[in-house]
Amino acid sequence: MFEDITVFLRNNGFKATPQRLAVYNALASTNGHPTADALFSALRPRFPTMSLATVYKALDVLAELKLIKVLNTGEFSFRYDADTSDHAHVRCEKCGRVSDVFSVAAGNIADIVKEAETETGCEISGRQIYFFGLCPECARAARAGQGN
Amino acid sequence: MFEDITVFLRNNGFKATPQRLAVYNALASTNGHPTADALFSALRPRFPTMSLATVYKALDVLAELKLIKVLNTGEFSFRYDADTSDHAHVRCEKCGRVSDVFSVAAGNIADIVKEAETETGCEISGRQIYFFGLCPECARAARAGQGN
DNA sequence: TAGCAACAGATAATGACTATTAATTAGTTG
DNA sequence: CAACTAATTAATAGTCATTATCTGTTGCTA
Repeated sequence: MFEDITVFLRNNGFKATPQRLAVYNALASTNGHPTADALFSALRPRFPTMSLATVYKALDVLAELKLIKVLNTGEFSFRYDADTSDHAHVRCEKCGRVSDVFSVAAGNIADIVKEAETETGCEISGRQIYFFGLCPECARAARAGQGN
Repeated sequence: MFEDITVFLRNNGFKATPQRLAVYNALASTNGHPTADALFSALRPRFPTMSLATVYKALDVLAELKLIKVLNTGEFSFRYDADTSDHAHVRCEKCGRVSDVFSVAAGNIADIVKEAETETGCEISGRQIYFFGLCPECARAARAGQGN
């Protein structure tokens, strides 16, 4: 987590604009995994003049500097995550919520990656691991609904 | 692999149209992982009247019947795979090729899934595992180009 | 084989994202 | 701290993948 994104942006040749800081802060202050449009909607009250294109461009810059991560959980749109630590994600197929899975990280999948490299001959440098299912709430609701 | 998709479609209340069979056969006879548009282009010579929308609709039906799998490798478009066996994928970040990784399947990731369920409280029913890197050819080219 | 629901084909629409352009502004310099 | 300049914003039009609509056609059941 970078305390001073302002300095970090400048050191990398980018201007520290209020819009970029706002996008980063909005993303960093949620434990959800919003889409660009969700961020845009969330920021609109405080930044009524901001354009959706600006949100996309800010996210591009932040992703390029590896301040955020881009998620592609199989929906039509991308999601973003300000937590760049090594972790996986679960998406609830009922309510659509995306949660973090910190127990799945480099440590316990190193041998799997190694096997994949051996099999394919590829040089693997990245990975994305997504799980799908029901979040605790939706799972409970499903059980109750089924009359169990 | 189903020998007779025709019967399978009918048994599930779908009509076995030439277009659907053509889409399935085109997908089953390639070891690549084409997009809808790539399939459309491949089919066009033999089915000049077929529409892109038909390809999408055929893929929808096939996916619903679990005759094919939908891949989302982080590109803007989806890819499709007629091999519904349990496996992962690698995408080469240079040439874009998507290859199978059969060594990563249910067997050797069961404990990881279990950990994820314990941590999140979710009921996990599916997963998608993608690797990114360089395929053997592009890796070799990269090494050569670097003057190594 | 008649008949109808399902389907294909054509095309318009949608939604996520990107390019363009003119006006604005961040951040350096005097 | 005012002026300058290149980067950035806002607005908008455009692109691309995918989906909806609508009409004529066809698979397949009775």
